[in-house]
Amino acid sequence: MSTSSFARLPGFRDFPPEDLALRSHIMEAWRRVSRRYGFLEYDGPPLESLDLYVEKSGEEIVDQLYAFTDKGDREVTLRPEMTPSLARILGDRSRSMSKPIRWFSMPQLFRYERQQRGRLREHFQWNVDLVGEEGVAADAEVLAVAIDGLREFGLGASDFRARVSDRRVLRGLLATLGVAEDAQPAAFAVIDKLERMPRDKAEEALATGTGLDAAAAGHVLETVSSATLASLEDLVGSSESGADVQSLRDYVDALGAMGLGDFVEIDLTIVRGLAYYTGIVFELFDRKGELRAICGGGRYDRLLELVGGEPLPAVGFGMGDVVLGELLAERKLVPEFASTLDYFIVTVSWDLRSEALRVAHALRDKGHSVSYALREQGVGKQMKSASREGAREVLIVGPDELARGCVVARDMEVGTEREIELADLT
RNA sequence: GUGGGCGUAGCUCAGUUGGUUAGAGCGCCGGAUUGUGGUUCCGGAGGUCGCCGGUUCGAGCCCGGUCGUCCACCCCA
Repeated sequence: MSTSSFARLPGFRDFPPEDLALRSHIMEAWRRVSRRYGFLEYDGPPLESLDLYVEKSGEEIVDQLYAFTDKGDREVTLRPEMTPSLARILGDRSRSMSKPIRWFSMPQLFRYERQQRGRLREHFQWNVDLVGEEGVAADAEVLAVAIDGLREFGLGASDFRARVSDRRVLRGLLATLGVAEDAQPAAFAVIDKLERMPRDKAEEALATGTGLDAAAAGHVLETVSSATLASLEDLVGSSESGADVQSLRDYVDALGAMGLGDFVEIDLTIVRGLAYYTGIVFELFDRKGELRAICGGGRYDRLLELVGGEPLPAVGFGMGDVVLGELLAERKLVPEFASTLDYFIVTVSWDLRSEALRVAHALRDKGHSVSYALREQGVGKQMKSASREGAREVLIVGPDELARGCVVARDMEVGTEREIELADLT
């Protein structure tokens, strides 16, 4: 409820300190993990030319752009995703950079759509991209970053899992099962919805979309949804998709070698909406399946070229702060918010204020956090403020101690007091 | 964009079949306490009951619209 006529726009968030604390907690963890893997941070403008997304991102995104015409008659949009900006930025400079390029960013992204749980009009998204390496070692490296990004918060294999697919393998499998080339987009659409649709409805949709009979459609769905590395090797291992299955095997093995095997599952029903993915794709989900995807990514070997840059293979992912925040809250992994202060200076009488200010500023110069009352107040009231502001220690400046060149230092947690020489503080 | 639930203090909520001046807890401010916080006690501020209109002698309560929020669909950054 908002009685103010200056209410927040729907789908946008304010970040008072207690909420900003969670956002910072998340972003600091992301940054630590990125750096642990040798990634460098970059950013771009929040407002981009509309052209950057049309035809490159897929219709779903373009339909929901936060777009408008600016005062210079330019068609612009708040950025809905970071990857096209990354492609443009690299387009200008990748030729002179050594490969592979390891870059990450934490942009605020925008989409114009009705808000719901885990889905606002704005969010912060951790983007990690590895550009210039086409082998699956790069894919494995990127998924490892995503997994470690969640492990950094204390989440484990019982909390989330990575579901991994490969569009080339899926295409090969569908071809083997008799789905015609031109019917594959329809088949992808049905497979994407498999989880949210009763099996008989899906069969029907697949049959009408591909021209297969009901039995064949049922067989396709069963084979796709139960696919494992072993079953894929049996079915398409000797076809032209055999190399792709072998890559997928190498990918899973690499993650296993890193000790992350428990997090990874082959699941060909993961399709992902974005049009530019070309190979292995993955999504991270909470194990209970209560929340939306926490993270999604994959390989996009064509995009840089499409945006007019050097043709470079690339793989990356995006992880949003909203769903992650919900998962952390549910697992009680959100650190409690508390303001803290090294010192609070209490003055027994207002005429000692200059001395208090001198002490306070000397401590601040040394890098300590210090606060004090800004107007004349009784000692009891000042103590109350000190407590509320989270002071670890209160320094009491009083005439008796001052005469001896001392102040009283009270430990606010334990309640013990001792005298400190003024000379030791300043 | 479609359909549905819910909007009472900063927060969580109560509010009788429609009836006088709308309440509680927590939080906030002040006091008990002019050299000592957390506990306790006392007091205070804070509401056009989301907004607009309708029905009625009378609306927080009923009706319509609208905005916000949540859920489902759509779809997923």
